[in-house]
Formats: sequence, C-alpha cells, structure tokens
Amino acid sequence: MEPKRYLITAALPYANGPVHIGHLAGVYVPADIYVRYLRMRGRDVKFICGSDEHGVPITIKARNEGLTPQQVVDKYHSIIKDAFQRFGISFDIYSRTSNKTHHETASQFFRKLDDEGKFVEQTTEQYFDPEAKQFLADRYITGTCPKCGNESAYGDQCEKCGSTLNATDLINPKSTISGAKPELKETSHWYLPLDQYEPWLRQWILEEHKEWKSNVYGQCKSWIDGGLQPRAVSRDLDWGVPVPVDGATGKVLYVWFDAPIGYISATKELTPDWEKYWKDKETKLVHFIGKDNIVFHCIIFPAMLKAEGSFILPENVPANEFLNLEGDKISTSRNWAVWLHEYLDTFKGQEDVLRYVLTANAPETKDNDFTWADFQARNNNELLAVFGNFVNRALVLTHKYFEGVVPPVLALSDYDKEVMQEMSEVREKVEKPIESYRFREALQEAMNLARLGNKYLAETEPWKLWKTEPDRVATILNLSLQITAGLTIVMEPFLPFSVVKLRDMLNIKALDWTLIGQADILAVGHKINQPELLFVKIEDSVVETQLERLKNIKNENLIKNATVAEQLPNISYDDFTKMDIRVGKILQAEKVAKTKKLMKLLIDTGVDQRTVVSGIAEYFEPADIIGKQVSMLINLEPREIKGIMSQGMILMAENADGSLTFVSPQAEVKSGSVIK
RNA sequence: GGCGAGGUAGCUCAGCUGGUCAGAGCGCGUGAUUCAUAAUCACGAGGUCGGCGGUUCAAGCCCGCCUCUCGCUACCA
Repeated sequence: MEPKRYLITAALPYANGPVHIGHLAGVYVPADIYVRYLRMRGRDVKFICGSDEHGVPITIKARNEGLTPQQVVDKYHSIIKDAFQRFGISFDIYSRTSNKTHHETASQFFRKLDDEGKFVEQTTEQYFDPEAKQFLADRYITGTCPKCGNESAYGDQCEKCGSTLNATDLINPKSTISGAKPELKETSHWYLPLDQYEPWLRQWILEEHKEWKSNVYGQCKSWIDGGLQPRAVSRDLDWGVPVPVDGATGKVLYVWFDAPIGYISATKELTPDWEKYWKDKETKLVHFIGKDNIVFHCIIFPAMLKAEGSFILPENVPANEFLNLEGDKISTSRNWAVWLHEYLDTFKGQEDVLRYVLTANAPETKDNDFTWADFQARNNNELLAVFGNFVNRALVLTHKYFEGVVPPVLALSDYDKEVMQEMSEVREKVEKPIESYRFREALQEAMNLARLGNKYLAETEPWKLWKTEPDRVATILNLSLQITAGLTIVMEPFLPFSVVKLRDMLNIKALDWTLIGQADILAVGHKINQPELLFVKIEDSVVETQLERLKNIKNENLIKNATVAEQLPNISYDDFTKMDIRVGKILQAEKVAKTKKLMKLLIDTGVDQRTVVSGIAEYFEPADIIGKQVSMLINLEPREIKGIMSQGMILMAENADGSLTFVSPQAEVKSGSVIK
C-alpha cells in the first residue's frame, strides 16, 4: 500500500537566532535523509520548511537591538536559509511566515474556524501599558523576581533562578516598552477548545498510532490523560498575523497557531497543486520535529486540522530527543552550540562529515552527546578509514593494473559469489530502517557495504596475484568497482556531497536506487577518472581549537554569572524600619509532601511560635537544621503555600550555583532579638 | 511531588510480542598484511544487562519497590 505522494515537513526554525547542530541532528538531517531516499525511489514528495518569524521573543530581540521585528527576521531568515542550502538540506521550499501567502492562508484558516463556531471567546485580565496604550505580553514585563530577588525577571520567567512565573507574580512590574507601571485590564481572546477534541485524539493517537516512537506516544498519552484545556489562539501584540475579525485591532494570531499553518502556506507557494498534498487521503504526511514540539504537532495542530475539516492528518511524527554539546545542554543564549553557518565556514568541503556524525550519533531514542573527539574519531576511523579508504583502494588498483578501465569478469570463485550475495542484501538492510525512521541503523548498514569491500580486498589480495593470475585480478577489481558504484547510490541520502565527488571519479551519473548491490552496474570497458581523496584526516589541532573555543565561552559565561546583582534604588530609613527582622530558632522541620523544594518549619520567633514554609528542601535535611538560629522577616503578610499558611520568611544567602546558606548569628542569641 | 523517556561491554548504541539476547561500531590487546589517507583484515579481551524483591519451567525483556539522568509540570514569601 504505497502512498501516492508524500508531504514531509521539518520543524520551522524560529528566526531569532542561527541554526545549530542540535537542530540539525534532531530534525533537518534525518528529514533530509528520508526525503532524499524517497526521491531516489521515484516517489512524489514535497519537502517543506521555512522560518517561524512571529511571536514575542522576536519583538523583544528587535527592541534590544534597536531594529524592527521585520529586520530581525530578515537577518536570521537569510542566515538560516543560506546555511541550510550550503549544508545540502534539500527543501523543495524554504519559506517564511512573515510573507503574504502565509498571512492570507493563516487568516483564512482562522476565519473558517471562527465562522463555523469552532472557537470560544473569553475575557481575561492582562497587564496593559497605559502610556504605550497596549497590552503587554509576559515577556514585555519586567520586575523583581519574587523568588530570588533578581530585579530584571521577565513576566514569564526569571532567567537568573530559572523559575517560571506569572506576570502578576512580579514585584514592582514595569513595562519594558514605556517603563510605565502596567495595570490590569480586561481583554478578550479566541480559544481553541482542545478539551472537546480529547476523545477523538485519544482514539486517533492512542488507538490508531501505537506505532509512533515511544517518546512521542508517551508524551501524547501524558497530555491526553492529563486533561486538555482550551488554548488561546490570539494575543494582544502588533507583530504577527492580525486576527481577521472586525474590531480585533491590536490582536494577532498566537504564534503556535500561525506557525504550523506555515507548512500549508509554504506548500501553496510551492505548487498550485498544494491541495493534493494536504487534502488527498492518499498523501502521507510526516512531520520531523524535536521533542520540544511534540505537543504542538501531535495534539494541537492535528486538532486545528480536524476542526477545519478538509485536511489530512500526519501519519507519523518522528521526534528526536536532544543533542548535548561536550556534556552540557546546547543553549543559544549561552552561546553553547556549534552553529551551522560557522561550521560551514570553518570546515569547508566537510559538510558530509557533520552529516555523518550527526546521523551516526543521532539522539533517536535518548539525549546524546556531541563531542569534538567523537567527531574526529568518526571522521578518521570510520568515514575515512572505511569508506574513503576502500574507494581509494579500488580506484587506485584499477588505475595501476588496468589504466582506469573497468576490467571484465572472467570467472567467479565461490568467495566472489558469497560477496555478491552479501552485496545484494544491502539494499533491503538500508531501506527497512529508513522507512521506519531509524537512520542511525540505516547508515551503519550502508557503511557495511564499504566494510564488505575492504574485507573482499583483504581476502583476495589482488596485488599479490597480478603477476601470476591477471585474470583473477580483473574479476576482483570489477567486483570492487561494482561495490564502489553501489556506494554512490546507498550513500546518497546520507552523504550527498561525497557521492557527487565519487560519481565524478567513477565517471558515472546518478543511478537508480534499486541498483544497490548489483554486480553489473559498471560496464566492462568503462573508463573511470583519477581518484581523489573523499575525506581528509582531522588532526588533533583542529579538535583542540574547537575545544579551546568552547572553553572560552564557558569562561565568559562564568564571568557573566559571577556578576553581582546591581544595587537597588535607595530607600528611606522609614522603609527599612518597616521590616521586622528577628533571630528565630528552628524547632521543627519537615519536608512538604509532593513538593521538591518546600520545607515546613516551626520557628520560635521570641514573639511566638509560628509556621513558615520555605523553599530550602533541596539543600537541607530536616534533622540537620532543627535547633538552628536563623534570620527571619516576621511581619511579612502571611501567605498560603500548598495549603499551609506561611507566616514569615527565612532569610537565605544564595550562591552563584543556586545553593543556599542560612544567615545566622555568629553566636547564640536570644530568640526574638531584633536585627537592624 | 506528578507524568513521560532513559539507565545494556571504556565510549556511542542494537536487542521486536519473555526461552542461541548477552550483541554491533569505535577504542583497547595480539597476530596478519602493504593495493590504500600508518588506512585494512583476523582473532581476543568478557558487561552479575542501574539496585532489591517477585511472577514463570524460563526475564535486559513481565510486576512491585528503590536509585540516577533528561524532558514536561507543580512548588520556592
């Protein structure tokens, strides 16, 4: 049951930064392998991608750099697009969501759902900037983090302590646009009632797609079982696709709603036949994504498509896990990454080395680590030693003995036949894993064809036979060249650049996939060209340079982290005296059930004994702190945490790594002593 | 804390519905070899399959508890 055509999408890169090896290993390299394979099989396939250019982070970036959002996305769109192209990611189209077709497509999509009553409208309170006269996205609000005191925390997250926040949690919220103090104001938005799609999703994914990768299936199950909530599809923002409804000025489609529609608009842009790819049940739709995108591609976007009604749904969503770099998480903001455009500049002509390493070490089932030592080893010990070396041997020998002409097969030994049998099995061994998105395994099998070649030469030793049995040498080299020709086919999805070089050496054109492993690809008498090296050795110094670079980045980050928080604005003495800070003694301590960080403490404040809940459980054991004297703010408004009324706040000093230390008197002091 | 995914030879990973499942590549050791970018080929070294219980005639593969890593989520006055 061969699908009539394929529509393959790769996650839209967010245009606020360049693409790095994590993106490549997770999404683009596997997608490209799959697509190149399908094309070689002669399938009708469209490979779709583009930049995701809307959303708040881009507007922030623009503001910070003194640019317009359009300028920001123009910049990164071209860097990304160019890098992909140079790296041989063979999109049929690399579009962008800020263009006209996309705006029209997304608007139409929204309008159809709205007209058919598929949305729910709801009014909520959000922060509004009275000076700029606009609603503020969480990212546009800064204030003091209620958890760590960092005064430049964002409304959705404090980057210092890493905690996620609500804008309304911030102390002294401030608009980053005007600096004004924001006020809460009512605003209404459209919601996609995902809860209504729950039974359908349950059936569609949990029953009908049990074959999805376990990480994908598990995540979906977790979301569905957890109960789906209506999700806002619009935001108060001036950057994005305007909500196509009268009176909705100042509102745009929420980026998660507009971005996946980008796949559709890009297809539209690519071909007038786009509906065949999106609406015909005989099309197989596959989304390649990273694990961070599972919920959008498996739950939300399908629900959107289902709501719209005329679109097909993805048949599979092969999401990869994450790639680490030298043991640490890749991070754009910390510059902890190998950037594709930089790699391409530094490692000219070595595109395939990175493609190979990222495939061989792809995070298909769990997070993996990219190290430069591994990069070097895979190049030198595998690509070069196994593949490059075999090809070189076969060609050099042919030139040495037969002036570069494919010699005839004169008689086949039993061993020759054995080898031919093995050759013929390679195709299926590569095909199967590719069709099930196991590219690491497929590459391994493809490499085995080169291994077979090396073994064949070692076993037959033609260089020893030339003087005595030239006919035998002819046969051996013929077969070796046939293996080499097979390699130009089977390696093409993985190593497209090297394959072009190899074909030139063999003086042949691109060959049909089904010829892999055949022993009569090259005609006897065919003249081949002089061999060149397919891969160059990567020296230790290259690795050291890269490691040095990373080390420097680490140092820079350390320095950044070591910066001491700036002094807060002056306050009056009166302000200070409002705080009643005392020495207290911990009488009892126990961890709060079902939390990681919370400890419930009973404190003797001198004034009374009271309960305080404090986020210190990660660093202290209850038994170790009982009897300890601590500093405590006792006149802080009580607040309920996890059902416990917390009456005060223990003062803690925080180290750069986030660990905590009590601020205790040097010597035992009477509980209730005033600290001032 | 909840949920999800992982914890298999030095490294990176395969092991489908339980019974040749204890494997591959790289690294390492020994030997062979010289056509080849000191590349190749053969052989080997053995990891109590995270830990403890349990089910079974039989368990990396099933169940329970524990532990570590990653992700999502809750919590941090």
